[in-house]
Amino acid sequence: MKSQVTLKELARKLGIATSTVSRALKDNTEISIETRIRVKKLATELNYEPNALALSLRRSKTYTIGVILPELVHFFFSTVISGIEDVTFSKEYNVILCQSNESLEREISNCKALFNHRVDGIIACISKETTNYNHFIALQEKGIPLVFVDRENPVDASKIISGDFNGAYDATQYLLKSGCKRIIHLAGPQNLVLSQERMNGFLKAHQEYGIATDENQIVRCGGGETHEAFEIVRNLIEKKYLFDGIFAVNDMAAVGALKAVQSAKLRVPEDVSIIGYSDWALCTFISPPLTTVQQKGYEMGTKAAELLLKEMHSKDTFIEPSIIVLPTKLILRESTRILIQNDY
Amino acid sequence: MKSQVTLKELARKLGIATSTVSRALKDNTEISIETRIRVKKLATELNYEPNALALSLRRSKTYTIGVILPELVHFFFSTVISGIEDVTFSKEYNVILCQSNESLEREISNCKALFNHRVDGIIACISKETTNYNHFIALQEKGIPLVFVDRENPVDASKIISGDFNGAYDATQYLLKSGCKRIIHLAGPQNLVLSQERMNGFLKAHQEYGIATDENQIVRCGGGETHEAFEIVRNLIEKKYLFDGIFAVNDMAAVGALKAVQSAKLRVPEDVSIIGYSDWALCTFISPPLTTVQQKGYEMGTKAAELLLKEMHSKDTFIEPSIIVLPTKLILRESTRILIQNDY
DNA sequence: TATATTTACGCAACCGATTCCGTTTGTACA
DNA sequence: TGTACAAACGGAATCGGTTGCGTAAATATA
Repeated sequence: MKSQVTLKELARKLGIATSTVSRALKDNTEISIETRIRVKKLATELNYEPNALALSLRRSKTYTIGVILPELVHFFFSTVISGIEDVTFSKEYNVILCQSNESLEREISNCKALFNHRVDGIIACISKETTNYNHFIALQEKGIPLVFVDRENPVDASKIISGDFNGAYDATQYLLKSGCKRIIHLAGPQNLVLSQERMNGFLKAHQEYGIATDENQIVRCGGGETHEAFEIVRNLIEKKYLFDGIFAVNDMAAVGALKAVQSAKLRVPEDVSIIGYSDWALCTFISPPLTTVQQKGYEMGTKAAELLLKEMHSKDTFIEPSIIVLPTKLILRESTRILIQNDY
Repeated sequence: MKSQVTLKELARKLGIATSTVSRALKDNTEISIETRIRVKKLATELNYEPNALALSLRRSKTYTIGVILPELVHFFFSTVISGIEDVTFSKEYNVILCQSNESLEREISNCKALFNHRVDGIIACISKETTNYNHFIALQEKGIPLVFVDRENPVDASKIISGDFNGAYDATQYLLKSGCKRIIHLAGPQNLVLSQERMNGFLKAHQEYGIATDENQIVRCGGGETHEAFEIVRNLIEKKYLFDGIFAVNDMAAVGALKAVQSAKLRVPEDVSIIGYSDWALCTFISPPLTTVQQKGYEMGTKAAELLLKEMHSKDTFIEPSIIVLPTKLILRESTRILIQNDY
């Protein structure tokens, strides 16, 4: 690193005090116009840029927020971070981004690093491994505003969650309304709240429709990967277990199910309707295009950032946590039958 | 923010000097064992964590690197950042991540913010808009090590680039070897070097094979989106413009081409072979699965981070920039005919 | 002309750590 | 008993800024 251009440097070159330089640069009227001009001229000449570290230390405020997400390679999370960035950028905040890689150990390490950097606030989504929340509670105790996104958890903090229950409810309701008599739910890992919520929405829709369900309609689908769903659905078909609709916990599983159904010479959606969850890009590339539940990752990011900034700027020491449930949207494509929409 | 636990705080509580506390925490032998134990005990009790800002200011080193990428929502870039993070995390470096959103203005702003935070080094991929490089040159002049990834540019700095030329060459060669007589290239925006390189690789393969090409084989495909490619290829077919192979500038365009070919009742790969570029997830979801050129984003990230760290730790003031070209890999799937592989 | 007020700037403390140089106290040696 | 030396710790400068307060010189007012 070459010698930095500092206030002291400017002051020395001009033969005045650093405090004068500092004030001159901010157009303080206590400094004469001539001096201000001289200072600014030299500052631009030498390309002076204030040291953000020194500023942060002095102000005890970094204008930086920390973000901890499981994995950026997932489209959903990358839209969340885009939302966060767009809000913070416009407010002149910086973002330090950490990936936990779904590892609790790394998540704890991330929390520590962000605290050590004295970020003004943190937005986090817990990893799949996280069952202990002490590292987040420790942050709160140190007075750092905290907002969670997407995955629910028991920490008493503000949260922006996606309406998994409602999304699943809507999807299932659509299947029922469009004539499905027996729907299979490919369920996700039960330690994730979102899996439970989507299952509950599935059950609730049946209940409200007065249609009984039995446990055979809920099929655990491991991690919800394509190949897992493929095997499971092919198995069901081979065993002559009948169904005319599938609601999958995510799009990957839905694609696996779709392939299994097609490989058994059944038609989609004529014989079996299929709905996924998340609206990943792949939905429009497969044939037929997949009906799915859209989660608004970008909105989740913007809302989380706005909420965090609000809490950071609040004068109150105690803030009542807010829980915001973002609505989902059913995206109708060709893997489901058309429903004449009157009340939908 | 509640009152922070600082060295001064510890010193006050113990009735000793801050310098003693500082030394005790690092097991300096000039401090008596008893004092060291007392200090450490209180530090863990109060959950003391050193202020990274103060440390950075003191040391003139932040243990932080800055990363500027166009858009994280693209799978490729999200793998790049994963590679960077995995390397830096293991070396106890932090990452400040910025998205330029393909905007030059935002890229300039990002550079400034990263400099103001006095990051120890920067990894960047230029935006599509970038034609002026002064903001990067300014960073270099301030002595900040800089490594570029993916997109080529004229700045005299280290770069990790993907072998677009070779990737395109390999893909085209495969098409020719597997019997294609007339191949169309769906070309990308010509202001991007990668588009030019992929086109040049396409041409070079023909040349080495002794097969003449004419300008009608190169079809500009706008931004390389699916719908653009679809329209273009459908148009070619309607005009009875014959071809039996397509090499697309990216997977999106390849998918559009594939759909157009299929909608014209032509078979893939029997009538037309198709190869894309990037190996996005969608390649395996479409039917038939798409042969494509794999770019190693993760490796690009790790290599860039390793190179940057090496340059950061170098004692020399001047470092000869290194240009690393990462090999690509042709991933054979079912959108191309099978080639008996003897020399390939 | 003496006093009050304004103008324009400098001094020094502060943010939270590190580290170079003392200084005090105790012990060893002659 | 006087000197040398080590052990154990404190003081103060430093990193690069901001800011409250003090003050000299210039101007205004009585």
